[in-house]
Amino acid sequence: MSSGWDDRIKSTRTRIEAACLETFEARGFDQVSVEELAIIAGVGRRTFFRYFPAKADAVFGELDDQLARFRAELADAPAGGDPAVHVAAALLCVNSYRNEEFATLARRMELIARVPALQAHAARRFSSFRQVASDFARQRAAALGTGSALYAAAVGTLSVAAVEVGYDAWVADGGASDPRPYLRAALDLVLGGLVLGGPGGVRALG
Amino acid sequence: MSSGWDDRIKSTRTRIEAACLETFEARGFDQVSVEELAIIAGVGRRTFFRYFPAKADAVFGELDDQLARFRAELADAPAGGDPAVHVAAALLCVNSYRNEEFATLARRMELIARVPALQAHAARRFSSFRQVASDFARQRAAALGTGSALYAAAVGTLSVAAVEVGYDAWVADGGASDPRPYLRAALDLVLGGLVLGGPGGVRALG
DNA sequence: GCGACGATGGCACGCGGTGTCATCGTCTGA
DNA sequence: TCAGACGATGACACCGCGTGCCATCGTCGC
Repeated sequence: MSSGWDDRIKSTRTRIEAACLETFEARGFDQVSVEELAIIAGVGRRTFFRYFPAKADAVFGELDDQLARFRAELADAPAGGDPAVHVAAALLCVNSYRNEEFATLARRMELIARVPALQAHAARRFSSFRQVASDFARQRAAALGTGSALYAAAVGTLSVAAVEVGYDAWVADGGASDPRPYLRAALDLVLGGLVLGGPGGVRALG
Repeated sequence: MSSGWDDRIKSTRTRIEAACLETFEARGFDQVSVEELAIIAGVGRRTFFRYFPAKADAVFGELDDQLARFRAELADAPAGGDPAVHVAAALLCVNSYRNEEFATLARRMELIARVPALQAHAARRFSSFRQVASDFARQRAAALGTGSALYAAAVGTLSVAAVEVGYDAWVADGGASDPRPYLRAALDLVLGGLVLGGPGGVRALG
């Protein structure tokens, strides 16, 4: 511990994250082993897994904080109004970042969008959001005397999916600006319906 | 090869699938190793991976056939009309099963819905459907002079997500009847919008 | 009867993820 | 100042998934 102490001002976790982001971009997620990542980050292999339960988790940020904020945001939503709209608003709120964070966020999201293994992992990581949103929608819809199990599940799954769509579009556009307009556009699409030219009718099929 | 020959009237692939379904339901996906599954199915471990590239793939049926049918269905879609509606119709068509298949399909879908590892795998397996649907939507929307990259991506991602929602609801209801009404309900939701009481307005947010 | 060929399975390897234990620096109380 | 507690670390061993390689065997055509 003689030299290298000042390097550790950046905590171990941050160092691992940075090493992963860098190396994944340069050589591809599947082409780098955890052993190598650990060496690059100056850490033992075992320590890597202490900070991130899976290799893929090093790319996803602090989702636990986000989930807590999401719950809180939904709990604070006014009693009236459409459940799906509340969920969309909460998702937008949770996905607020400072300008300095845009660049890193874009790198994360681009990796997630491009690497199949990370997309698969995203399904796991985002499932809690789906669950929370679905529970919220079920309760609120029941209070309004409407809704069904399918409706509640749809609100959770489709809203979260819309966020992913929004981020993909944001990344494809360079990911330099605030991503929220993209998320909002995707959420508006899921709230208002995919049918072109505005709400053409729920009976669009057949 | 003395005895056991008649058992092999069911092809190796089918035998492995059956063994997996059975054992996963009984003991849980993560609790059974491929080695054990191979023994149960009466094949070598190596043979298992020759038939299914991953342990999780034994639960998903013949998706390649479905994907081909999906492409064909979209190609045959009439020139006019809403792209998302065409996609929804094609998805419904591709998910047509005979009555005798309902039971097995329900068992598969229940496993997929309940096991996180299988949900994650579903994201990989269904990504080709997303891609095909998005490409279709992009081209058709461009031909209509409308649409955007985000719109096309949304059509693919959200439509496929709606199918998953529909299957979840179907499974939750027992999975005894035709699943298509559930898929149709979920697809109608994504086509017409999540906002309760019908299309209330695309500007629902804020 | 003899190669060709496809299906099979054994073997070894790399890698992801986990449990266990030893080590080391720091912090605290005597 | 020293002893012990505690958290962070890392070394090691282990299991399971997935893959490449090669030997084997049954079948088919010649």
